[in-house]
Amino acid sequence: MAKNCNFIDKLREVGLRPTKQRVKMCEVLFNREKTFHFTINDLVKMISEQMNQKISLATVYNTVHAFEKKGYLKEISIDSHKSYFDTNTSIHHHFFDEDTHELIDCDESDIDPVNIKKNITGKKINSVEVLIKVASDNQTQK
Amino acid sequence: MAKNCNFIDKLREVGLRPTKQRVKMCEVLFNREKTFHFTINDLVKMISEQMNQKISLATVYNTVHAFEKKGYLKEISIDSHKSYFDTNTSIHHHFFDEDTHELIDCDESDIDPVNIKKNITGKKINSVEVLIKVASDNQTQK
DNA sequence: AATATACATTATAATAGTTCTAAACTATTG
DNA sequence: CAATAGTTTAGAACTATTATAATGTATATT
Repeated sequence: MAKNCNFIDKLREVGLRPTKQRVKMCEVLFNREKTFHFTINDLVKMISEQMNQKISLATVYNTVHAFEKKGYLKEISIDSHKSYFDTNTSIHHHFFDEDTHELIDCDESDIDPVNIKKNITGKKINSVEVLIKVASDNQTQK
Repeated sequence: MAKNCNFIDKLREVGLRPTKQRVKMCEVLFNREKTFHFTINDLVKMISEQMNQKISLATVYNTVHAFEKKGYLKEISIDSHKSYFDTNTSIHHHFFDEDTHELIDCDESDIDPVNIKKNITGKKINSVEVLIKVASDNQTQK
């Protein structure tokens, strides 16, 4: 599979050893059309289904964090109860569906650029991200 | 103390029994000039310092959640490792200082209104909030 | 290709934050 | 002032995450 070689090279490029587990995780995470959001638990399930061997929970945590540090993944804090990760590592906005707890990327064209007029003195702005909470039209909000 | 009577009435208004603990928490949380942000742990410490009696951790959790449900407090998800709460319950934006992990309210005048051009079909927008991550000017970002 | 070394993976233990439980307590109602 | 419905409490339980220490594996060196 040519794609695996790609992942091996990509891992090497950022200084991560291409172990079986890491390559498998790359396949699961990046070998797809669209970026997506997941929790560690989601990921463990997905990997277990796709691999014949089981993978250790600790490995998934370690590897996700390794990927995050190297810019392959981005952590999203929406819900304080669990960590979401995003394979879209660019600065971008989200819709959060309060009915389904689903996180949806916002197209750049869906929102006008945000204009910050005044910043904290002595600080540099690293990111500006918008979270739009939505819910069913007929339902009362939480 | 006249202010306590206020809190007793306010608790009653929303259907919460004005117990000793709840009134004390109101004093700690709302008897101040400016709104502020806290974690449950912060709050337990503050209450323990101000009361001669100790308060149960479970009570603080219960009461914070009761207050949240009644619109006295608002939960803020910035850091997936702990829950922050805000005594400013309006929809508003935040600066998050990545150096100190401090959460700072953004004045309405500091930011232009955010314009959402396209929403998820069949959903209603409940809130639009901006998070501006800042860090020391000279420091590299995480 | 065999070997040494540094890094990874694993199962499990430990920790931190939060929620649950059930008994004791207290504010409210009649 | 007794009944009752809701509250507080300590501690157990639970969940997500991180640490540990032994085993395994990728890589560089021979």
